[in-house]
Amino acid sequence: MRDVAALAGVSLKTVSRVVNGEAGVSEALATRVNRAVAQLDYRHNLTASNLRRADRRTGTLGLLVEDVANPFFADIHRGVEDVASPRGVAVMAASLDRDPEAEETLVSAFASRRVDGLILVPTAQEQGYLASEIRSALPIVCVDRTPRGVRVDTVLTNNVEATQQGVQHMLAQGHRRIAYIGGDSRLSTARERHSGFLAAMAAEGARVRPDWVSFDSLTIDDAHGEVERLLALPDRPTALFTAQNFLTMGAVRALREAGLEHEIALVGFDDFLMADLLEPAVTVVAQDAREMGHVAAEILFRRMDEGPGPTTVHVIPSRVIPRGSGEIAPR
Amino acid sequence: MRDVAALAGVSLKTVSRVVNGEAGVSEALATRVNRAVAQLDYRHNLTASNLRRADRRTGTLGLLVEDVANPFFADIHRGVEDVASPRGVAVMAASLDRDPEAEETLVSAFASRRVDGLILVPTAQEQGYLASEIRSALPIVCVDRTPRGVRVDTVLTNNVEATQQGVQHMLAQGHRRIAYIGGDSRLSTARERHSGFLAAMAAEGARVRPDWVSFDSLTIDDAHGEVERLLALPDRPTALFTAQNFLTMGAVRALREAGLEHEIALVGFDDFLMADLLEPAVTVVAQDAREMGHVAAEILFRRMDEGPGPTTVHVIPSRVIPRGSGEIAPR
DNA sequence: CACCGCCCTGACAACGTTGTCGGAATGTCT
DNA sequence: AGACATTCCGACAACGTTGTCAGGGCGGTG
Repeated sequence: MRDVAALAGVSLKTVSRVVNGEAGVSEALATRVNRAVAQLDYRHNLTASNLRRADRRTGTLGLLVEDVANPFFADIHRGVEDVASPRGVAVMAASLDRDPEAEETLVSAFASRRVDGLILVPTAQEQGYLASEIRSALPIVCVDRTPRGVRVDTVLTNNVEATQQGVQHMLAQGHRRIAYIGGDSRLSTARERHSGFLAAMAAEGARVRPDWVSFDSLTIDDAHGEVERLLALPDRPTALFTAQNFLTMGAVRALREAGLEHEIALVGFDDFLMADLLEPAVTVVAQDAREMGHVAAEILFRRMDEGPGPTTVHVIPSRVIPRGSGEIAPR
Repeated sequence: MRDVAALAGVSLKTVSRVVNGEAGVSEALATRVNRAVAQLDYRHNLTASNLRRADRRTGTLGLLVEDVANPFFADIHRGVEDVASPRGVAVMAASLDRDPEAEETLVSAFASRRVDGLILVPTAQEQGYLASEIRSALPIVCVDRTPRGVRVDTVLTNNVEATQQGVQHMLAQGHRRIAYIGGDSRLSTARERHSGFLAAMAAEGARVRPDWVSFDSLTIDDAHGEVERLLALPDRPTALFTAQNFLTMGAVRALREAGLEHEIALVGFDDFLMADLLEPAVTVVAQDAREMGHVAAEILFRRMDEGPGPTTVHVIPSRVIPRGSGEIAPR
């Protein structure tokens, strides 16, 4: 910048004014400065600018999800970007991989980089560590999972109700022998979906068989193994509910291998690409992940602009998409 | 930091030393400083630190892809993160959506934020604008597509050869009437895959029918429409090659709707989730996107550590995965 | 006891930028 | 011609941190 000023024969401050598009610089000087900028490959240093600036905004926000490569979280990411990008805000994204320590470490890393705000999919048991960030006025929004031990704005699906609808969908076909395959039981989503399952079963007076309810399947293979186990039981279920996208995929594979995909009903939580082209097509309870990202980012920007206030919980609607697998009647 | 120094009764510099874990601070002082840090919710400001520091590293890198929600690019993203994260480097990701102006704007935005390096999936016709970044010694690696008008390290699939193998796979079953559905023809990948198609056909003396070769299908729906058109021809192909993940999905849908999924062979470029569970399962030429991200990031870090040098092109192997749809024989 | 060397610590300037304020030049009005 | 407003520009300090260097205290040595 010093070089630019020298070449254009003006002061540092004038270069600053031109670079920032401030008013009050004559046409002639502005073009002279711009020419010097181009000639010297000068690039405005946003980090230094931010240091001195009054509003102290870095134009950057942090996004912490379980895995940026998981389609559900990738959609959330894209939703956040859709809102951030037009405002000139860059998104730093990171994957936590269910590691509670990574969560704290990365929040800290982003805070040190002075992100303007943070969007977090909680994975640790407890988010009390966020208290110090909140005290230092860092706006934070949680998505998908309810944080514990701290009050922040949150964007959620109504997991209880959504699961209830999905299970009810099979109950309505006459199924009573329904198995449930759940994800990481330490997560609020897994617990809520399990409650939804129990509520739906109770509402119809259907018996919940403990050996047909499992937790902590994390991968396609876990769910595949779990469904294999269920299908090998002498007395097996007539329907399955899988509580997460990868689990549904594992169940599809296991049913297919057993040749039972047209015998046993299946409803899964989360939509996924190709679900409609499988045979049978897979009935799902779909969340709108991208919309969740949109809303989370909008809430975050509002907080950044308007400062603290009472925290809100925003519920994004979900819906059952009947495609075939969920409409198989019990024998 | 001033407050911390005051509370601990030391100088600024000593706080700096403790925060950075520098040697040469007595045990007693260090604990006193750390206590003050905790008490005041002090958070080290990496942006200011970076400004003053000698190496001038922000511990941040920029990643520009077509769409962070596209599974192929999401995998690249994850691959980059796998390498960056253990080094304490954060990844800023952004989607270009095939917009050439966005490419230049976002490169500029990241450069202003002083990222330590840039990983780019080129989407503009021409990357000459990178010259000024290269002059200012910003390490850049391109992935997936060959940049034009500039020399930078690049990580690629051998698209010609990979496509050739995929098409050859169908030629080997006796197919001669093969249609080709290509993506955005302005991209190097699309052009190379087309060449691979032509080369494979030529090698077997198969005739290439111009009306069976199309370009610029961008979405699932585009490819779906294109395949519908092909199937409606009085004289239709016996096999299809689709040059990109979404195009394959569109073709699967169209074939299914026409009831021809077991009549017409299909091989697609890019693997995708559930490809193995479709009926028939889809034969693909698979790229290892995550590995591409790994390699790109490793090359970038090497450049950052070792400075400029002759640029390299790294080719990531791909392979044909036969699953059924590609092994359908011509009638 | 004088001297040397080592270990800690702090004062100061600087990184690249912008907020503040004051001053020069020009134009307008009486 | 003088008073005043307006426009444009630059000097200076400051943002939060670290590199440099010098100095104080302390133990060991001749």
